Amino acid sequence: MARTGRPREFDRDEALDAALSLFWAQGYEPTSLAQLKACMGDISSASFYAAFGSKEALFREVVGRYQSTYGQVTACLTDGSLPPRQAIERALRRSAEMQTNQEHPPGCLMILGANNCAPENRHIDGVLAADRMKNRQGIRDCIARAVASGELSPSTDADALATVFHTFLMGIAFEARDRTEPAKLSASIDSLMELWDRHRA
Amino acid sequence: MARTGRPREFDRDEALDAALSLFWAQGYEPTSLAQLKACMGDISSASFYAAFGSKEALFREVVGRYQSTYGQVTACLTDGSLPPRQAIERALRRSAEMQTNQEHPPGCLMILGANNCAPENRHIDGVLAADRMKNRQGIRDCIARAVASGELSPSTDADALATVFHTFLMGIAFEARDRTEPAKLSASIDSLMELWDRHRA
DNA sequence: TTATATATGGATCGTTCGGTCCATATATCG
DNA sequence: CGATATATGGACCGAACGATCCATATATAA
Repeated sequence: MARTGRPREFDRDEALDAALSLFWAQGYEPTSLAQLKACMGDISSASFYAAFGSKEALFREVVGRYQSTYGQVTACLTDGSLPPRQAIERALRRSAEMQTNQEHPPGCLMILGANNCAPENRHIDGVLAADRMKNRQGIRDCIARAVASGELSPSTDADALATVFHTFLMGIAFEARDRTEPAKLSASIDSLMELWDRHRA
Repeated sequence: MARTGRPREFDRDEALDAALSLFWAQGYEPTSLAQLKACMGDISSASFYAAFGSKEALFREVVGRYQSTYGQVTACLTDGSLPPRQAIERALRRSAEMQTNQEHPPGCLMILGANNCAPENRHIDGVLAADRMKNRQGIRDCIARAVASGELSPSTDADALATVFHTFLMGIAFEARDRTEPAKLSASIDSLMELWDRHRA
């Protein structure tokens, strides 16, 4: 049984993707309803609110979409079947490649999306922060696994090493936005991964 | 010969510092004139514009003040009299300490200050980006010096290593904002600096 | 004292902000 | 055919935005 009522005249998914790009490029707060409605196919206020509820609700939906697509570049961190070193290296490489891909805005929505916020919008960063903490924990778990398995020396400061990788991962977002070439980032990941090898048992 | 006219009733320097804190905490765009005037001592619009010209002019002045104070933590990168390794380590340590200091907002104004911007304010990030590039170049020069002096192996990929340190330096800003403990950052710097030693000749 | 220069409080400007409302259009269901 | 449900264009809302203006206050200079 099909849905009753007048059908929507725009593609909701396409509109969501357009909003994703705009939020990605500008962040939450500076992105205005007028810009959103324009890039979503010149839809009216009524259509916008009927379909998405509010700017904040749209952003949350955008974040969910980002996480289930672009954000998957770090999913390897929680894939226990992957060797820990490979999981971390892959997360770094895929993040760098994804964030410098010219087909979408540079950088990472989870890191840059709600960075500058007035007090009343501070909570918007909450869902993004949760995502960042998941990555941090994923890196930590990888290192803990490697120490437990004997791959890394028992004297390894797992927390410190995890912070190195995670801080670097966050830095990638800004490098990407500052248009650092992908090749440079890739070479720097080569270099950083030597740190892992230095801690081998 | 003293200045003519009615004297200003607030301290311009104190007001500038207050504005610095607010911009640092919230970034350029989400910080409103109303907030600024309030934190600068409940000054009026007339007083604000007479003293500072515009929101953008104030921000530029704030950036200059930041650079000549807090921003000096990376000045060691361009101090040729410092051993290169020490210059980089010091820049990282001082940045981490400064950015996690509880006496002012967390993170780095140069990195986070104009991160989310609508198209018409995109240029605001220009002066900040120039500062970031100076740091990047400073790190590069340190490494080039170390290779030239024979401290680091001639086979060192200076560009890659410089990108590692710079990306990590940028990441510190996010870590600080996400309230990563200073001790963790410090330990991670210990760890990262081992990468330098690995490249010794 | 008078002229000049600057600062102040406070009203006000036009614009944009996120969001609501309503009459109308267009679909399905009975 | 209604009856019902949803979408649309577009007017409109109050609030906040950055910025300007003006009459008045208060300093120095002549």
